[in-house]
Amino acid sequence: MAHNGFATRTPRERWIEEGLRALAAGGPDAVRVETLAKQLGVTKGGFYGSFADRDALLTAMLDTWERESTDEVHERIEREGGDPKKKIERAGLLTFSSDRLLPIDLAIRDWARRDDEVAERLRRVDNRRMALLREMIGTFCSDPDEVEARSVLAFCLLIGEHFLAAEHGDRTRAQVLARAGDLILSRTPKAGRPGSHQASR
Amino acid sequence: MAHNGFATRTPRERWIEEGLRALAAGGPDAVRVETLAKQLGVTKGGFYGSFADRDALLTAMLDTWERESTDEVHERIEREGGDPKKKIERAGLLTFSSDRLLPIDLAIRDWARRDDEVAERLRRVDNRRMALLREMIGTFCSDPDEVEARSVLAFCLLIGEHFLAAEHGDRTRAQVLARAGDLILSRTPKAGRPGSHQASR
DNA sequence: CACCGTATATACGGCTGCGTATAACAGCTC
DNA sequence: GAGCTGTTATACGCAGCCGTATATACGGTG
Repeated sequence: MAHNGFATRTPRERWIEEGLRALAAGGPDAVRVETLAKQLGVTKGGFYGSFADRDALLTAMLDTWERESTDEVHERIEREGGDPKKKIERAGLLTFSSDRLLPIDLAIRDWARRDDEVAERLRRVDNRRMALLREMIGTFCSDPDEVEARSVLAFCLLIGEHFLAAEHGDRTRAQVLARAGDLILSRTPKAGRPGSHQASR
Repeated sequence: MAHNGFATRTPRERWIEEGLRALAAGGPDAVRVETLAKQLGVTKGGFYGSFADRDALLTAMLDTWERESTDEVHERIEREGGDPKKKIERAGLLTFSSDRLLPIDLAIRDWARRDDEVAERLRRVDNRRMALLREMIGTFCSDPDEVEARSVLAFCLLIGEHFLAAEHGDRTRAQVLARAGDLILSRTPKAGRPGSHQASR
């Protein structure tokens, strides 16, 4: 169909990339077509050749993020082996310590609280991550309820840490996190004693 | 002093209240003078009688939030007694389950990642909350490092839960949270076995 | 009820941002 | 290098929002 020897000067991916950068730095409201154009050293002229409108860019950004956050990370985790604890740490490192993906992830989490479509995407991504955590933790913990609880604790620690402003006196944040990780990811002699966790009904 | 028998039709507090509502619903970018005016059924005319500019409103909003989030909650916690675990639960309920304060808190946490002044305020609030957690957890756990770790875990659980979109199969989120709370807030037979938590130095 | 002072409505200028229309431009083909 | 084709620059209209200036409505007071 029609020989085409053209190269878009600023292809779709560039806009998406710059859009994600803006999202990470300032949230969805900071993703402005004209601002991105300025960042890229062009005008918005070509933008509407690649995208119907601003909303189409946001959707494409989410597509890119969703793909990168699931398949790629999963693939790398499985490719390189290691014991369960190492795998969890690596999964955490890949998604939650990546200078690139982490701030995007955090921005999307806040965004998801206000946008159902974003929430739906985050749900898919988080479910895959939770599955990974359950699998890992299941290797040293047999009670499924406790596996779930520990998985949520681990996940919340990885996420919540970045929304936590508190200080820790002499200790560094990293030290406290390491200790907290030990508490969650180590087999305890006996499971936490039965408490009020059995919500009635 | 001039005799003054006037009542501002839309006093400062109304703007702040409506501003906090907008912040909770759409983040700082959603706090627009003209939008708030429309919500209040007035025009922005009177706004600049109470505030120098939009930024002054944002500052006043943060002042209100900071006061409500610390003193008032603290006061209520101490007034009504209870055992440590109950106190923690009550603290969590007051700040993290309040339909009013919770969404504001979450919005401010995201905001703090991009604004140093906001981060500074959040740091003050979080430090007070952490002090509360340490105190409570210290009543049943003697190792200070572990107290810190458990406190951070509890805090991250309370916060991170709201940024987590994952599902839990048959279980409800509340059930999983209850179990996770038990793990953190129950004395374990032996402390988590020594792991790699002793970051050097 | 006229008068005063204040709070608010209204009108304005300036800026930013979206989306469209049109014109200039670059690469490829012949 | 003329012609084609798709990309980008430029210019435009429109809307939202900030902050200011001016006019109006309103509650007390004498």
